[in-house]
Amino acid sequence: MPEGHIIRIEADRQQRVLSGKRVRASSPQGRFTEADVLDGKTLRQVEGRGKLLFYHFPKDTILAVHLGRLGRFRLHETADPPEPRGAVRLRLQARHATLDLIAPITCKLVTPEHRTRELARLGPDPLAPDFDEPAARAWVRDKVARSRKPIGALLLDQSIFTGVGNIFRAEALFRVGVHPAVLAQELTDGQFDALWRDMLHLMRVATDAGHIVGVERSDVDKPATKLKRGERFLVYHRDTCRRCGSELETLTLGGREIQYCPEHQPVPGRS
DNA sequence: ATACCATGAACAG
DNA sequence: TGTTCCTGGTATC
Repeated sequence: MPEGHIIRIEADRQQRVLSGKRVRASSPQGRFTEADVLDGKTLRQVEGRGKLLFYHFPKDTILAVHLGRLGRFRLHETADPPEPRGAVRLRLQARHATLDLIAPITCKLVTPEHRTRELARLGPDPLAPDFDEPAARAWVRDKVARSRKPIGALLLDQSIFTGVGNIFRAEALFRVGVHPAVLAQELTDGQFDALWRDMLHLMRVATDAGHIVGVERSDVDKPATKLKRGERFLVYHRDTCRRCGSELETLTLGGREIQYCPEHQPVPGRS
């Protein structure tokens, strides 16, 4: 489910609804055995960064959550939540809202030092409240210029492009016309500039919309809000190019498949 | 670089 | 019932 926009949306919403509230903590599924440590404590802050979430409780008690590939939340904004449905790893229940966490790859208590180390592994998160765009841009530009990896692989590296996932990667590279196998260090300033700006744009749009939207108004005949999931993308998981009809090609980079258009994204070394 | 693995639910047929 | 799914850690050459 999640790239960085989902984490931003969830962190903000949960912070709004649950922070400052005393919570009952339980693991209806039973696999989070430390729920009792949190039970009865006040949730001070929900912190989201990249694809990580930290839940701060008093006395340096910190819950770390990573949704992984399958994880999701259900937030019931009611005083009378439904019975847990399915494999609810953790339920945090406040007086007027209840949060269910399902299928996270990580859900564990950590020390402040652990949190600090985890955060230190991340680059600047474009969706974080304290994002410093000029500084981040210069820092990432430098990393990209020094990397010998293909840009398609680098875009999934959370220590550089924090919060970017497989859809953002495919859509942004198509939108700026860069072949995913182009070596990062060979990107021109113009290409980096376009990619950087478009990635920020896509991430912000996704955060506002609640899902990633790769198409522009000119690509579709319906309002973006009416698009089904499969209609929102220009290349991700598609067979043909939305703009020229070409057969899309698929490459595995950074351990994941990416579709690209051979017409719009020229092979490196050719033009 | 690449394979394998762990986390469940939603949706199509 | 089968298939897909917006991840990343660990293990292996």
